[in-house]
Amino acid sequence: MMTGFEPHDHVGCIADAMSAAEQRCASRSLRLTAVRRQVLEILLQEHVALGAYDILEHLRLAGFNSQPPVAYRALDFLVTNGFAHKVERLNAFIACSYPGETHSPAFMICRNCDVVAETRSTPVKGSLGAAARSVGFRIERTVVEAEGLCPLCQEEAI
Amino acid sequence: MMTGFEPHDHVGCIADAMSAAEQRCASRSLRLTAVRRQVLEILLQEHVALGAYDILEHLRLAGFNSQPPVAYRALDFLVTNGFAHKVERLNAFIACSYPGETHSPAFMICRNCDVVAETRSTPVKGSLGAAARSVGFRIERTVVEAEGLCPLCQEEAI
DNA sequence: AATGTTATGTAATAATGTATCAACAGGTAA
DNA sequence: TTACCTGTTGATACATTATTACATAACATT
Repeated sequence: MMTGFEPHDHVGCIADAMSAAEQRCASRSLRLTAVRRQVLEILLQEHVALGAYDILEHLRLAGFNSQPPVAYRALDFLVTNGFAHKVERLNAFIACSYPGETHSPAFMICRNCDVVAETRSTPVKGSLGAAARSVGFRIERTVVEAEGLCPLCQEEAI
Repeated sequence: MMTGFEPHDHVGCIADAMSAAEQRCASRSLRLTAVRRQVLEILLQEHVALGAYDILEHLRLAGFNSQPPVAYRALDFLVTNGFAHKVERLNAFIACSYPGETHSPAFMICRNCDVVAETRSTPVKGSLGAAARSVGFRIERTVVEAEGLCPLCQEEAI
């Protein structure tokens, strides 16, 4: 199991993330309900980008007999409150690797094995930000995603 | 009618783009068939991001009785050969504003009026490129999209 | 308890995207 | 010319992703 392209202590990472989420919800009086908690756990468990219907399957395995809107609403809650992101390129969702820190996420997506690694980006500082300023566009949110080959798949490709 | 957020000579811009496309296809022995030409014209005409099914409607108005795969194939051809881009955030397509110049496109998307402006970006030079190098990820393609308010919609919002 | 607000359950359907295969047109080589 | 190869199109069906609509339930405040 990996975060990004590096192995790590996954069980601990889930536990940490869940308790951090609980605290953050408590302090902001957000309701981390059963479905939302379960979806976040699923995302943390899998640690890859999951489609809404993947989530639904996992929810059913966990005893929830849920229809599509349930997954989309839970995902919307998690995304809105910074616990997860949507990877637009994949129409899929992934747990945030930097929860609690306000940031513009950027993703590296391996086209071969579908692993997704998150990093923080500063798109407003670069050429995009300059272009936006020059035409008077006010940036509210950015999607930055790189598609390519992860280190492991580069080796295989040789 | 606008390119990006600026008004311009639209009829001339379409004519130029079409003849440029014809030349480019000829010189690379790509076949700019009837459907492909029509789709490119539609994208240039509208000059906003169009979904595949919007394209299909336009195709039908133009006398093509086309099914979804026709639109997707034509769009795929145009994207692959640099005549159009996919805007991932919108699951939609737009004519390229810099055809002929190899580039990483970036888009500014107004969340109010849906206008899309293209600019060139250099994502590999910024924080994303640095992150990729540090973990050994090989970037092949980037998606850079900013969502926000265009100049006109900012005024309206006052 | 009454009320307003937020969250969930459920069915149906819309919107987006693919797989498959037969038919056809254009080149190319025997 | 004929035969063949390749790429493109036409058409049907299907798969995936996302939303609408409406009813119900849970929670918070008074």
